[in-house]
Amino acid sequence: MDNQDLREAGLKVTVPRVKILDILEKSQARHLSAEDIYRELIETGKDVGLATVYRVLTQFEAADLVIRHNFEGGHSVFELNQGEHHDHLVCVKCGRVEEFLDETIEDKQHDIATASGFKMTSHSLTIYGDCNGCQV
Amino acid sequence: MDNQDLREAGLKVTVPRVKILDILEKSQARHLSAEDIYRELIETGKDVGLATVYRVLTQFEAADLVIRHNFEGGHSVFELNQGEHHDHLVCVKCGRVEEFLDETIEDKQHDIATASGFKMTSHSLTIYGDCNGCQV
DNA sequence: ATTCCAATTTCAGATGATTTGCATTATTAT
DNA sequence: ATAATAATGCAAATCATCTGAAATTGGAAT
Repeated sequence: MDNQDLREAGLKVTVPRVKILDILEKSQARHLSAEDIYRELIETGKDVGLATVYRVLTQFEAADLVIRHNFEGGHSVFELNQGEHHDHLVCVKCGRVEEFLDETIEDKQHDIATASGFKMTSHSLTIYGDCNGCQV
Repeated sequence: MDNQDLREAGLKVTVPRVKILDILEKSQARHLSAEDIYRELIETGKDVGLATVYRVLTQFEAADLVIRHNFEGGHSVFELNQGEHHDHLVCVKCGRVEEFLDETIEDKQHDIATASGFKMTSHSLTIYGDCNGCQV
């Protein structure tokens, strides 16, 4: 994920865009909100506006560089699009996010869409629960 | 779904609550946003505030009378809880919503949660695509 | 039927997340 | 280097949703 990817997406190589890509890449939490990214930018001394973060993320989403998820609780989170699709397990207590992929489910979904006359374009499967560390 | 259901949920039987239940029941679109319901109330001459609609829906959700869904696009939709759980197919063109249930997927989800140490509390599976009438 | 009190509604104003308008600044093809 | 154009920053606007507080209502007891 580098400047070339930006050019190929038809986006100019600018400081905010490069820095945001970098944050998405380096962060150990793969799923970040716009606010998370904004905070990170400020902390590293980059003077980037929150509006720009949103604009850039929306462009990145349109360019398929990142994927936006709407988990429960009102705000979106973004993750780098690294090709391999996966679904999510979200802890309702601490917000921790884990990923998983199940071929059986993936296949079934296509079957279901087809059976209902839908041409499936995407899907979102999120399992909510209490994670390991949050169970009483 | 009637006044008795409200009483059993520990909620007083009031005009707004009865009317909102009624709208959820009668509407042919089973999935309505708070705004949809508010508009319907106004049209039928009921003078109910939007804040009340939100409060009532939140109480209904807590009482398991309705289920809240967070589809893509920022706002929530509500549907009457009629017992049988199901997932959704949403047309990205016209917004049409269909329901489905697949036992294989349901079972798999529990397995996945357990395997990751999660105690699953809920899940949301939505398939997005172009429905029958919206395909070119 | 009347009264009383807690539950409920209302309205307005507060939120939080996200978006927009516009003047300013940076990027890139020339 | 320069010009043309796209991108940014800031502030102000939106959108969905929630809250506070005063006024109203429902329903149990009279």
